[in-house]
Amino acid sequence: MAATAGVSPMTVSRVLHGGLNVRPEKVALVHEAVAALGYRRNENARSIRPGQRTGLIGVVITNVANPYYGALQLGVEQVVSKGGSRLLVGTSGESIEREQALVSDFIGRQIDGLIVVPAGGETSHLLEAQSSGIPVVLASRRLAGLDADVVLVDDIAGARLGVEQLIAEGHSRIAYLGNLPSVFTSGRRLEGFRAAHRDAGVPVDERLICAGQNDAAHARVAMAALLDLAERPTAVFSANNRNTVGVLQALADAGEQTDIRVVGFDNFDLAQMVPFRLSIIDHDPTELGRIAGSMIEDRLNSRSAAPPRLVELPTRLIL
Amino acid sequence: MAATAGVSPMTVSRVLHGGLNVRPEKVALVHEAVAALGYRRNENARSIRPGQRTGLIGVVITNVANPYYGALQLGVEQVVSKGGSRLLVGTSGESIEREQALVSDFIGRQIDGLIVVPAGGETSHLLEAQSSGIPVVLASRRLAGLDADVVLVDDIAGARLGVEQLIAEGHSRIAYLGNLPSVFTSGRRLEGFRAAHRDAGVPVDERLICAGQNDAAHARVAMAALLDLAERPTAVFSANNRNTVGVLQALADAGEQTDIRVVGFDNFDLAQMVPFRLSIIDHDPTELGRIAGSMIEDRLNSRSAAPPRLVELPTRLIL
DNA sequence: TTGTACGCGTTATCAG
DNA sequence: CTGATAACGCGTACAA
Repeated sequence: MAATAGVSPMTVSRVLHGGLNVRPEKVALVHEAVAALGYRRNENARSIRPGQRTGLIGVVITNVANPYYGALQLGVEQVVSKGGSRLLVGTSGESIEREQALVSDFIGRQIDGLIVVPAGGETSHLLEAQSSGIPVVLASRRLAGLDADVVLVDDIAGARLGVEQLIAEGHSRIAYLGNLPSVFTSGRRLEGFRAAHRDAGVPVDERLICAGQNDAAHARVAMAALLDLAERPTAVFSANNRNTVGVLQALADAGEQTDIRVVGFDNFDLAQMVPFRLSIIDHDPTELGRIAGSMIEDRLNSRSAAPPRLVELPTRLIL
Repeated sequence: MAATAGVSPMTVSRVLHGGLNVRPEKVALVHEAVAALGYRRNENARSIRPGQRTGLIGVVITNVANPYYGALQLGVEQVVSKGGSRLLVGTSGESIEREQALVSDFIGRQIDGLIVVPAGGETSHLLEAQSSGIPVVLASRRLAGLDADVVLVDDIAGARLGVEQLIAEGHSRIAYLGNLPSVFTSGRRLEGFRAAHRDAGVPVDERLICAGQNDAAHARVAMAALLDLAERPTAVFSANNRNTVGVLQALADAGEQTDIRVVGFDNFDLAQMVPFRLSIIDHDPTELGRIAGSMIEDRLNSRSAAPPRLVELPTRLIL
């Protein structure tokens, strides 16, 4: 390349950095050679120099095909792409081993920052990232034993909002469907579910708590079982979009015009249109991604070690 | 690192590659130092050597928040992660400029392969990638003037399938809603729409063709306008999931039990549940992603320059 | 204004 | 079995 332009590599470098203190003729010469060869600076070579950033942000989510995580990824990109950073994205599928492998690999690729929706309680790999000087942001889920910025949906208040509505409507036998309580968001949403009952003095029937469905198919089965109970629930609180889909499928399966009331966490297209009495706890995953992205940028742009930040995004009830 | 282990960098390298031809004691020494320092090979430094791969696959899609592209991304990852490759993902938002910027950046990062859902007719940046020796795969949309592997949904046959069904049911005034025909998939789906009419000898009323809605909000407005026509359509063919959502919203807005029949391209959760007579042209975007990923792998694993491959994925009608 | 020397972290090659 | 050397592409520091 330098040869084609007839100058030294150093001059090429200078031109590509803005051409300060380079004779205009040589600038032109370099630009010609660049155009002729389709030359492009090797960003990887560039970044091996200590102190140089790669402009790579690692993003580890549990499932891109779930539109909520897709929206999250989009939000992160919107923010960090302004500064020219790119996204290295991996899907853990709720597997801690896979999450660890991804993080480990990302560290080796010298990412500038890491955004994770953690699959479990394991922190070792994230601590390792931090000790490599990589700022870590936890998105959607918090983790004990890790000093990192966190951005969450206000799950507890959201679940509370939904269940309070059901109780206000006169329901007292309310079922819960969600993922395992060990999954951070699910645990918190169940907590909000219980808190609303407690505050209203309504007892929780533990037989109506179905926690452990990670996809719509399992939720459908669980909901069908609830419908078979002698003492059916009169309302259902579903803790996430996958479970809501399963619940609605089971209601449709049941055929008879079930008058079961449903409140579901997470919005989705056409939620207002399903032929059941469904309300939604809505929130904004893209905004969550944007905040995660700007948390990373803030850490990168300030040398000072401010204490970890915690942001909880509001929810709203769509009747 | 080499210093901590008390060996040469070369020995470290050998151990990290499997430790062949290294005395066991030294292997242990290196492993200790690795554990102590949390040492990790710098993949970027590693890849500056000519002929070395980065293990990065560039993926440029139009919108991650659309679950179809999320699923596509997932499919790519499923395939290439087996070989240890990672995804560098960017969203073009249907902007050619942004697509070009992303591709250009990705080339600078020495990606091994590039998978693109092209936003427009521009090929220059993709030709540049190819001339850098990077295999390019077009996903979902084909591009004239580019010799690259392509994986598509069989849009024409799919649209035909849907419209044939409507005609078989006796409809002759069928509206079309979709994106601009200049968008590859939309053009093909409109083509299938017309072909089905032609074959059945049913004339197309051009006033019922609404091509240009890129999101649900615009589709909703367009559908509302169709409902206001003196001679209403009796059925609607919607060319993608965004338009289908808008169509259904407009039908719901209309309130009165509209007996308009709808067929929509692209499946979505709860499609069978909406309170309208809706059928779906279903296909598998994750599989599309998997095929795109394996096309890249095939190119990387074979030195020979086989002619470009074209795969069209089947669709099926869900009544 | 331009070029030389050196170093970043890694590995192929070859010498020992 | 092990290490020294060189080279990858780029940028800082310095020299000319």
